[in-house]
Amino acid sequence: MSGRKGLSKNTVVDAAVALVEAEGSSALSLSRVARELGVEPPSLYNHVARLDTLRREVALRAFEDLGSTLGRAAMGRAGPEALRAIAADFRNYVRQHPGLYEISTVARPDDAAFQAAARSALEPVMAVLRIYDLDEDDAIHAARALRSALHGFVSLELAGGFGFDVEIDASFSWLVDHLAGMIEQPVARR
Amino acid sequence: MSGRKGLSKNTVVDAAVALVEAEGSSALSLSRVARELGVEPPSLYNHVARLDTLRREVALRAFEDLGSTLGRAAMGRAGPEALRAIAADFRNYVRQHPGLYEISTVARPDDAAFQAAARSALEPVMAVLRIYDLDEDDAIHAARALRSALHGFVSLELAGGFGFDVEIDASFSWLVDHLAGMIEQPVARR
DNA sequence: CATCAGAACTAATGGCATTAGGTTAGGGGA
DNA sequence: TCCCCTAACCTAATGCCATTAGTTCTGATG
Repeated sequence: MSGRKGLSKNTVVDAAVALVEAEGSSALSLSRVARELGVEPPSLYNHVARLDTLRREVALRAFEDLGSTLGRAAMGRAGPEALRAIAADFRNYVRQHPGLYEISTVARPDDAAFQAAARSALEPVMAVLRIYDLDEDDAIHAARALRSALHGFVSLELAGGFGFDVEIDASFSWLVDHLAGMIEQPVARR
Repeated sequence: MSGRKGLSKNTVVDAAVALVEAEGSSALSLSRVARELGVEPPSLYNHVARLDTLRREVALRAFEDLGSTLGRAAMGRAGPEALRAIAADFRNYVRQHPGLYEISTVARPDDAAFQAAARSALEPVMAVLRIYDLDEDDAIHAARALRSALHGFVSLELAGGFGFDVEIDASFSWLVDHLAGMIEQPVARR
């Protein structure tokens, strides 16, 4: 009655990614993925350990995806121009893949590999900073500030936290321009 | 066999808040709250419409709580000093109530009352900005930038996104100081 | 004291994750 | 070519959860 379906970890993750893209991160369940693949839910355990590891796999895909997007944006640019290009592409990515971004932001405190993947997705952002020739501490602080501001902005936007005003594009430009200025300011006043 | 337990919407929300504080936002379930209150799960439907509305109530509590915390921090201060105090208390609040903060950040796109509550919690932050006497557009942009940076920072910190370095306090100070500088810079270079 | 709203109950449904254990297909070795 | 054994799939079962329907009983109100 069954017949091999030829699934693999990759096929399963593919289906999960597609589901998240189409219906958001909360739609991801083993039952749902199984249904999509024409298989009974327990069969998936041959390919993923449990639901949470599938979520993790999906998040890792998101990091890869985001990382290569940002890498492309950085190519051939430097300084504030590169920063603006990367920031814009980051925001666009999140708006085009809200489910993937959301699932990649769930807290995974002691998962070092996951953290590393997250960091590597943002490597292009960090690369831009290196050009500014900051001292080591400032570089770390600036990197965190940049990540914070960009992540915070897109998260709030995604959550509808800015209301439905039209000005949001302008606010983002303002933010990015001021971030660029901020980085060049080695010492804060006071 | 039963006896009135004298529950009310408030008691239920109280129990939910306590649960979230103790075990995080993912521990919140009607079953769990019912158990805590010595009641069967369906009884809760006399006081809350469904699980999601309970989550919403808990989030609203978090906003009130955060708002009054920030209000206290702002009292008697102005300018960069007020900003630093508010930012510090904001971060402390989130670190002391991670579950509450987390549950208050789930997206509720078309819930206007919820958005309003969120905004009003951040009213003290906005008040600080008014002192800087920015023109209207700049004020909006600066407010959003401030919210983004602070929210982004604490979210990433909560998610373990900064690794376990000790430097995080310094990074936060750096961020806040530079934000203060950024606000005073009415026009971005370039 | 009688009534009635509503607070709590039990019973039931259906979705979900997950485990245990059985069956069979199909690739690798003889 | 045939066999065999691994692993991919299955069914059955457990236990958690949210939610609805319908029932009971209590305590405040007249």
